[in-house]
Amino acid sequence: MTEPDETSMDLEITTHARSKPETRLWLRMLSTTKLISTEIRKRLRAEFGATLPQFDLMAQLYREQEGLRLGELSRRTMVTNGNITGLVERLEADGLVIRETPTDDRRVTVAKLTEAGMTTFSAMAEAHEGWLRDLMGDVSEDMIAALWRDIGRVKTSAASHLSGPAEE
Amino acid sequence: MTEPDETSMDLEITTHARSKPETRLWLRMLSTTKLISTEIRKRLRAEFGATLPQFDLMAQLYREQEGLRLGELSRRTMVTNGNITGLVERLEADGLVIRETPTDDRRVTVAKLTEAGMTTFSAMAEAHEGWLRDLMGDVSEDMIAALWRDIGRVKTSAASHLSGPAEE
DNA sequence: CCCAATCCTTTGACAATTCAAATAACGGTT
DNA sequence: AACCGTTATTTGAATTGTCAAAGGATTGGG
Repeated sequence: MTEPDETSMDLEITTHARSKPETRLWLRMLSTTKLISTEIRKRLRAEFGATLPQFDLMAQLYREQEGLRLGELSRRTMVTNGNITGLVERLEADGLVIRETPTDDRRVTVAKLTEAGMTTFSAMAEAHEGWLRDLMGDVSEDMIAALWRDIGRVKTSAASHLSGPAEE
Repeated sequence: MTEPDETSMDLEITTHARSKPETRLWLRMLSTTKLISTEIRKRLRAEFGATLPQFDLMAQLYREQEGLRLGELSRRTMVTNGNITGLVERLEADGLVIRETPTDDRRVTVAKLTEAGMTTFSAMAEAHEGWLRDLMGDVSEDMIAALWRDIGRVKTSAASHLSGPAEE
């Protein structure tokens, strides 16, 4: 066997319901996002030969066609700095991204999509959108809207209770 | 800087609202779970020197004190087979888990928690539950229950639209 | 003008991840 | 008992991930 059997995974405590509601919700969020991202990763790979982090990174660059500094990319993708370096290197090797250093601040590296990168990304983005509609096909529009709203609350709550610094 | 700035990440398309509702929801789910799991990983590391996958794996073993076969662990944790091997190896090196091969089927490896593993895990689990209550502190109980229910719908929908085999 | 903070990126060590291919053991059929 | 298909785990190559430390470049204060 080459991968976990998605239908019977049990991150969630199905047999014992003894966890607290927050924990129960968390386990369900985790298993759901894992399920969906595994599927999307699989399709991205099969149809475009791309990885999910590459797709995420390109999505950010597509929205800022003049390019982004690597640190900015790191922030937006929630990927650590060190990781961005290699990610961009590989995309550059594939001809989808170029790196350049502006003359006025030579500490900086700006990454931007090439023409090929833009073309490739827009095809991927369209497919991606369709996959999600497919995967969420049995969920009503109302429920999707409600989830979007309520998950926003969770995110806000979590963001304001982080241990690290970075709040003001 | 050593990590992304959690408060200003932008996996979500905050500026353009042009994405379809399913995509919008997906991006929000992703950024929220990433935000929370980064925080939990950080705390696990700081307070227990453990990683998140290790915690997940131990959680499964804690629920089945007689131990689990590696393939079963793979299914439950949604971690690929190849990955389980190394994960268990490292936990065994730390004395938290032992591996044994039953005599009646020597293809099989069963992993189970050691005494130390059980003690360690229960401390981690308790802390983990508290962290989640903390992080979700601003979300009402009703909303948590509703989210749990509705995310269940999303999960069921996604599970029944997977491309791979594994359905019947 | 220089020195010391500060900012941005890269590097290095290691863990987690996937996938595919290899290895090993079982089980039934002949 | 030798073979075959199946099942269980490991291995190997490549990517992604974190973290900490190091590197280079800029800026501001003395």
